[in-house]
Amino acid sequence: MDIMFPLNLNGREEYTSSLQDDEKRMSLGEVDFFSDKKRHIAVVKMEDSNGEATQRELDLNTGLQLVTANTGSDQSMVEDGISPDHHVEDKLAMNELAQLQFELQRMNSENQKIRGMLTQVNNNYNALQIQFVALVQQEKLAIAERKSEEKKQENVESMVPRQFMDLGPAAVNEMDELPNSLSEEITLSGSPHTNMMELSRNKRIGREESPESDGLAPNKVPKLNPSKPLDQTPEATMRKARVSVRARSEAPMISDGCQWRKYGQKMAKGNPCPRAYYRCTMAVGCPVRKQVQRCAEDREILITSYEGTHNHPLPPAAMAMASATSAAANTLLSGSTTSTDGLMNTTFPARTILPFTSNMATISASAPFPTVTLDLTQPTNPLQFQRTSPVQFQVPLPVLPTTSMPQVFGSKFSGLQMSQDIQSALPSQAEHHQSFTDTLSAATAAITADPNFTAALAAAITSIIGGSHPNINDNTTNNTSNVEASTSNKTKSSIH
DNA sequence: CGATTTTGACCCGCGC
DNA sequence: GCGCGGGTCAAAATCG
Repeated sequence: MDIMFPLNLNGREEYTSSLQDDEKRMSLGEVDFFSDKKRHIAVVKMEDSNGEATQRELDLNTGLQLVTANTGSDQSMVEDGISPDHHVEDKLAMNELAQLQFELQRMNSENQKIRGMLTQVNNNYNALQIQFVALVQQEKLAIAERKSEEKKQENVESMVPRQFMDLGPAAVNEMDELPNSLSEEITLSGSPHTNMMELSRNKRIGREESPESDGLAPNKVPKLNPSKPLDQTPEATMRKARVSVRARSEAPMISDGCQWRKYGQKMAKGNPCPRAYYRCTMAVGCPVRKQVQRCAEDREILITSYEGTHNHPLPPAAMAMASATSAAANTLLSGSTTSTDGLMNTTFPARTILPFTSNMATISASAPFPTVTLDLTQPTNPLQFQRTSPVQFQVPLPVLPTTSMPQVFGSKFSGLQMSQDIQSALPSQAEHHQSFTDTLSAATAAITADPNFTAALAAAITSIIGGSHPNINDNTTNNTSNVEASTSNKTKSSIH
């Protein structure tokens, strides 16, 4: 499956082609504000409407032109009939005025068009950021895993027996989130430990799909459906993992290309900002949900948590985010089936930095779901923009298919955070004005500066760079409800 | 008028 | 058993 990267790098090309169109329209007296060269052409041709190559220097000061035209018009009123030459001048002035008004309208519409393009580029930029972080994170974890494997082989006798004997409560919780294959084994083996969240979901799903089930006895016992058909779907599996994206954004919601409908809002404990609940509305029955909440410590940081997998084709603009989050969730879930659970030392405190990953990953056993956190909030380190090679990155990037993402997590992580060097390579959303090529260059700089990055990542990046063109033609609307604004006045906390 | 948001109620798991 | 907190529902309100 080839998923093309939705990044609208050809936005520049689209614009170029539109410039070519504009050039054709220039003969009609149109103005292009965005190219000095063309602008000059526009100036000349704009004055050419009467077939006279007068070439007066207007310098595109629209306001000035309007004043000039109006002045001429006023003069004509005062000096009406004085000279036939004045009539000609008046006509010229009126003509000019009409032209300029038309110009103004055209420029307005063009402004809107460009604004739309800018938004699109922003969206794609965000999506690529996330995609890149996910990819880099996985690669770094692969390295960490390899290192730990080596260490494990050194201490294999002492490590292995501890892995499953020291399972504390946190680890037991982690076991709850085992993927189907493993949790099924547990169920079949008669373990009394049941996944309560799963039961809850089953009940909810049952209620959604068969309303008559509401009529069950009040003390209905959650049935342990042995077949668990719903939970065996990938969607059910994916819903156990969360991908959380931290981004600095003034906007109420980061743009991910999907359509969302808000279905709830609650005050969460320990955070004055409300948490909003959204579900994907791009297809009926899509299980994907997301939560949006501002960070309590820094209100500029928007935390978006995704849960589930889309059951419908995604527009290109949504593909990057979806595949990135899906890959991260996949990585998270599939990791537990690998043989590297030894990484999950059960004596982890609530938030421990893995020794082998330095500041790359943290583990939070307190999270109810295994959660991958992609942190895009760190400010850009300007030193990492020293080397720029924009041409290298002006080719579009293909989306790596989810299945091609390396499944390298060694254990179930709750709360991964990116290493500082990666974070610093990724500009915050507040820096959207930064050119996309600079961003990629910075990311490349970070890669080259980090000795831990392997040839695998380099190959991945290379393959990305060498991808084919995406076809951006979608303009999916994004939910723009303002969590903060809508709640600051109206929301009554549901907290009892 | 359909889609979306708001918001109080409800359900459920969990801890005490 | 009770209360708390997270998550969801669904009727009413609002929006485009």
